[in-house]
Amino acid sequence: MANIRDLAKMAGVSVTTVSRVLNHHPYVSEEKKKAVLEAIKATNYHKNINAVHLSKGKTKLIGVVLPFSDHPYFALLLKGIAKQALENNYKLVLFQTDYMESREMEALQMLEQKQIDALIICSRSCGLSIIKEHLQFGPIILCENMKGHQISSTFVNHYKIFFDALMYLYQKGHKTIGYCIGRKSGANSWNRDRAYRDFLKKYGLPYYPEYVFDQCFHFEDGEKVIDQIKKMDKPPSALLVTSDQVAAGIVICCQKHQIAIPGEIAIIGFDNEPISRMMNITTVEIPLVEMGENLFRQAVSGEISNHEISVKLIERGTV
Amino acid sequence: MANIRDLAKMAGVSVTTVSRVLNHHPYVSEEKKKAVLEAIKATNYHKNINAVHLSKGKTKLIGVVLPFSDHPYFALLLKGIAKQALENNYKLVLFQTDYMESREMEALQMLEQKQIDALIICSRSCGLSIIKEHLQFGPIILCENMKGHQISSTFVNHYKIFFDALMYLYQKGHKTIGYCIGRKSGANSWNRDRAYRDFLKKYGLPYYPEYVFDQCFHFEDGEKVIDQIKKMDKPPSALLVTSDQVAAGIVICCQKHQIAIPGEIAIIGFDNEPISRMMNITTVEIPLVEMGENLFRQAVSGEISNHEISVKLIERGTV
DNA sequence: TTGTAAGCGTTATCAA
DNA sequence: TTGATAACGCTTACAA
Repeated sequence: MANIRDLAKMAGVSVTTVSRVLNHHPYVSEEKKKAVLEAIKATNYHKNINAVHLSKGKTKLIGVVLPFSDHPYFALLLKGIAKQALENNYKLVLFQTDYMESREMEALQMLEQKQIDALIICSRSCGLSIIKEHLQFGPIILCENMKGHQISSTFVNHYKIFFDALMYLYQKGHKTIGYCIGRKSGANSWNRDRAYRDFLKKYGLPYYPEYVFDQCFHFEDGEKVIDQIKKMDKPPSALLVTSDQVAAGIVICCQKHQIAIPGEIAIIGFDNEPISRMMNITTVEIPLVEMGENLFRQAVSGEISNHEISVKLIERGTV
Repeated sequence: MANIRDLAKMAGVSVTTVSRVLNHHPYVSEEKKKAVLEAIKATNYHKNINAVHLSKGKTKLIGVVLPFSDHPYFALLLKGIAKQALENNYKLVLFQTDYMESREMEALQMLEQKQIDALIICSRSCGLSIIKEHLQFGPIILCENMKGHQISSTFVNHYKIFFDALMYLYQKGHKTIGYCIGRKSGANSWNRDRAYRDFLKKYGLPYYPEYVFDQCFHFEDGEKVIDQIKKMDKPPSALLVTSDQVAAGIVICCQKHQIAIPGEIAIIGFDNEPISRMMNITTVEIPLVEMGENLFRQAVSGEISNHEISVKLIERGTV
């Protein structure tokens, strides 16, 4: 396989000139340029990008950490990131963690080893101190409010969203409200639970642990939720569901079991995915693609910034 | 940032010895090893993996081309690939093409430039000749039958699956059968259409172009299908739907419009995703995760092989 | 406008 | 067991 030196020899020029042609630098005579181009054709030459990386100390590769890609929330975030990556001529390295810290560490390690220029962590499992230790190796962007931490982030105010949604339900007359969430730990989940408890406190309502359903990620998880609710003596009259997928699953399940929506139970989904429009589910719109695009921009900018994204309640038929 | 030479100096050994320690080679005295390890600690040393790549000519990176990651079919394929990648200490570089050939070319270019060791193409847009031209740069694995082409592949027999499913419907008394598909072009789509036409011919049934619904990718696309069917004078009595997502969307839509399933229209989905079990949809199970795992194995093996995966019809309530 | 030569940080070969 | 030293293939001062 030919390299830049072979080309130089063939074209009767120096390697520098070849490099200039390769990188579209000015100050190359048409004549020599032509000779180089011909040599490239003749040898079927292809740059060894690893040599470029080594020489430049950059890879044009951005790492993306997410628990799973087969969930619309993360898939849409990824879509936004990928869109910007394409426009800016970057490639993405994917780390599917299944929330395993060890896999997150692998991504951080790639940053250490300079295989990626920056790292976007869509959902964090490891401690903040570990993140901070790795900032010396390159930008790390998170999806939670990092103001005052010297870490970049794009985020929505989960506390406020949750609180507002609960208030909305309360105003509609709901006093026994539960919620469904993916994992219980994690910064965003913690904020939502805080909002939930503050809301209950504000109106002197009791906290029932069984009103909080975790491990709700996919459509089919809606089934578990309804199964549990059916067993309850005093089921909640409304549910905040942090994923439209799960909300849709719940709606389907309620149809199956003849549970009236919103009559017997009201539902608010999250994200405003197409499925929620189709099934007429009231939802909180989160512009995930836009968030993803912003995450990418922060990853390449190098400067630390914190960007809050605003959301919108979309009133449909399930409340 | 310290490099291997600095370590050598600090530890009072040669760079070779440092390299040996770094790579767990034998033939290093405990004493020197300790000295090197101490230098590593002291300097917070981290390997520059790009130098390794350049030196070795390999990156332990596998490229994965897919049209979109926010579709269960590809997400599950990706899951299988990612699983094996993790076990074998490879990382994945993702190429979301949206079926754009230009983006597929970028992936092939990365193979040329040695940034990835192999490429898995889950759904191909470019011509076969382009693939063949790039085989010289590394293994390329496809998801369609490539027997006799000197290209590795893992695939299911879409022709047979389609034909068998049509036969099954026919035996249940259906004579006017349509089908829903993602894109009309593409090798697998072509095989399915061939099966469809052969089936019609076998029983002397007419081909109605309006019975073929394309651009059916997501849940919400089921709506379009039903909208069109409702307008038909002579709607099909059964539908083969190449994605459980779309099948589920169709089922939901039929409920909304009071269309009886399977009474007025029978449905067979594809993939056996959780949603199909939950909604009791008859479906063709395709072991996508297993397929993904096999794709990865072929990518790293270097040998050319063609692996057909078998499928199973799961009878539920929509036929 | 062109070229020389010094990096970039490893690994691999070979001799000691 | 150890160490010089030559790759690996490109970019980039610097000099001309």
